Amino acid sequence: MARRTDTRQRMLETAADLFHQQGYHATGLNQLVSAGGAPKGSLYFHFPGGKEQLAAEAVTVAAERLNERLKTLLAEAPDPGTAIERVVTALAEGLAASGFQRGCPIALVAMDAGATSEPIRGASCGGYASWQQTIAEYLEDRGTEAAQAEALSVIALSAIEGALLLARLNRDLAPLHTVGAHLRRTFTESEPS
Amino acid sequence: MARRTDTRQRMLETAADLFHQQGYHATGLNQLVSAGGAPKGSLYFHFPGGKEQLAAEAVTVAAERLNERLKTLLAEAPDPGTAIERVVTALAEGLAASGFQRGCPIALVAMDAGATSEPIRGASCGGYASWQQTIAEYLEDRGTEAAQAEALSVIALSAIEGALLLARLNRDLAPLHTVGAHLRRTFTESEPS
Amino acid sequence: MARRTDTRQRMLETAADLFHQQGYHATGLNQLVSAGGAPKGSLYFHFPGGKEQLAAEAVTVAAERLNERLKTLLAEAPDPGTAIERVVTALAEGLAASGFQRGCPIALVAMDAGATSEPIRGASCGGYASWQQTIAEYLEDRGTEAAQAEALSVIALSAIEGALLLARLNRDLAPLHTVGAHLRRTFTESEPS
Amino acid sequence: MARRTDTRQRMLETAADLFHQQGYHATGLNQLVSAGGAPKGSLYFHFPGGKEQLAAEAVTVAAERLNERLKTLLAEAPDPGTAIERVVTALAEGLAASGFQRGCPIALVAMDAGATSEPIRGASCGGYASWQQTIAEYLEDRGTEAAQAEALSVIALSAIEGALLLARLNRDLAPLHTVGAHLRRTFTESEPS
DNA sequence: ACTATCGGGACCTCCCGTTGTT
DNA sequence: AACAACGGGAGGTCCCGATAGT
Repeated sequence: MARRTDTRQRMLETAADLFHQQGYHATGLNQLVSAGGAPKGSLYFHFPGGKEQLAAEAVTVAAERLNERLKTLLAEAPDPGTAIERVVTALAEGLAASGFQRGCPIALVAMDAGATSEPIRGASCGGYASWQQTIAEYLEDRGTEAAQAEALSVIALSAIEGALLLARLNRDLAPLHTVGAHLRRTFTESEPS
Repeated sequence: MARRTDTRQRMLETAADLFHQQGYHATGLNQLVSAGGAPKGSLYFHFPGGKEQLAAEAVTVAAERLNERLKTLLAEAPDPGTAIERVVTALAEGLAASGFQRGCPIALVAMDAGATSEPIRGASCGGYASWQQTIAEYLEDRGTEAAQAEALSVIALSAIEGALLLARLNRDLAPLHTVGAHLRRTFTESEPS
Repeated sequence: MARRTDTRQRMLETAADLFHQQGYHATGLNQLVSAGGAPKGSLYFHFPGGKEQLAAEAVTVAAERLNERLKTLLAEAPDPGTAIERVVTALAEGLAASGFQRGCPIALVAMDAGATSEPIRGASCGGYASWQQTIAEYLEDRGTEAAQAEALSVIALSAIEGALLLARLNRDLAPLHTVGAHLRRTFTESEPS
Repeated sequence: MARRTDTRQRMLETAADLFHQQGYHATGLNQLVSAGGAPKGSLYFHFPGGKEQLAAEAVTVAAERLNERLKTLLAEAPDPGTAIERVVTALAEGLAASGFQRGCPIALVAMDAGATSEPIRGASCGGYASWQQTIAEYLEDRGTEAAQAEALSVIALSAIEGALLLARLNRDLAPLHTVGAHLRRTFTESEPS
């Protein structure tokens, strides 16, 4: 019975990776099953909802993983400005390391399937919300007022997502660096004295 | 034969609209020709490069259109802070008016085909670059230093793109408003005295 | 699951037959699946290489079948002259029986796809080589010197292929009869005493 | 009015060349018009019967050209054995010179369209008949009995066509050489004393 | 719990022929 | 005579989902 979890998990990993790079419609089921080494028939055993369910769960998994990393990164930083900049730097490194293939782990799927599929839209919204909340809670824990923390986290998330998009497309980290510096400044200035 | 321009143009319009909403891979050629009332056989006459060329040109067209709107919006505003906020507001209105279908006119295509197709990547990069330059030039004309103008335009573009993504996905304009207010503040503060 | 072999085999039979009559480019995949009552979706399961692979394998199958017939025909004949003439006669009968549709089972495919597709060229070359070798070995077994046997087999193969082409086109068996008589004489004369 | 003939002629040349190499179904109309530099619309002015008529006429043209060459080659040879071998050699040189692309100028079209299209079948039959008659008449002129001349010419034509097919496919002139030597012997032996 | 096979539809491409204009 | 533009259909490919058999 342990294998069930294994196969399912492996499929999810593969799916998360491929959707991350190619998006929903550009990723074929055959590619998913061949890349994952898993048999095709098994897919519909573990994911009766088919590709859609697989994508939704993959988004959730990917989002949770990044959320963990976010929490660690924030917790280890000496101050909010440094914290947010380190997050941006880490994402920039990941992007460059993948040859500018892997930007935001869920943005691609969210954009090209989120408008069509409710499960995927739900999972994507949930992912973004979790990241935003992580940042907001970090700021609140450091004394920032709730409304301010919420606004700042939305700004940070938006700017990072946009910069990731631009950097991936241009194959140039510059937008991330610019945005990273800006967010550091913004977070530092709004820190409670 | 004046019709050449007509048909080509009509196809481009339809393509720009559908790619805008659905992205590259989710949009079928059959949908394009039926939606546009265009002759299918002519598609490869006008666009020998097929779907790829059509998408690349549609991206260019859509980018130019938004660029014009951007210029007008900026020129008519009393100050940079108001200018950038009006841009965000206009985009928010467009998004809401389309039932949260139409976000950034090129982001979807850029994301799911930009990594695969060089022509599309080129067109998308060009589009983003033109918008950024429009904003940067606007700031420079108002006395902002070149380096600062460039940085601010990149920040604005990133934040807007990200907020558009989040707003479309969440079906909620809040991120755009938050980002709009933030950009107004940022642009106002960095204005030369 | 015994059906795998069945369906694959059935597809191959149908393909061999249609390619035999119409050649490669004139035979559509739709025709293949409808003529064979085969499931279209399965085609790319059994032949991932598509039409090209299907044609190459069909050529191999058809060549092997004729090779068996060749061997039988040769073995049952009293002398080489009679043997080769019986081969020609058998082919002539097959041609006439099909209403002058089915000439050489692989010539058509070999000619119109062999120059373009390596797999098909390979299969066709292999087929012809097997037939030639069958004749050469038959002659060697009857005491003909190796070099002579090789030359005679090439001559026979060439003349038969050419006569088949002419007979099919003219819808007249005369060329085959003329060539059959000629080959009988040639084979008889070169027999070792 | 002179241009009419020019354009028509040019189209025919191009068509003859492409059909020679690729056959009927593998040659597209677009390829024909682009290779010939002629406008597509004009094709249907000069050849109202479309691709079929074009192919039929191209076959006729190509057949006539080879027939002329055949006559010259035969006339210039000292004896029938040498004559027929020179024909084979000339064809072998042409095949090798084209990188094993161009075998018999009409065989490909004859095989893959001759069974379907009456005009093409007619033109092909006519071409083959003219070549055969040229050889037969040559032999008769040298004193060979009519029936014998006819048989020999059919044998020669068949063997050459078959050898051309094999040589083109194998990318090896050996079959042509073997057949050439055989035909020399056959023609020499049957010469009237 | 897993696999091989099926099934039909939609993908993008490009086909061949025709039309109306110059 | 030439030619741009049209038009619908079929080309081969591959998609996603389902099923029958372990």
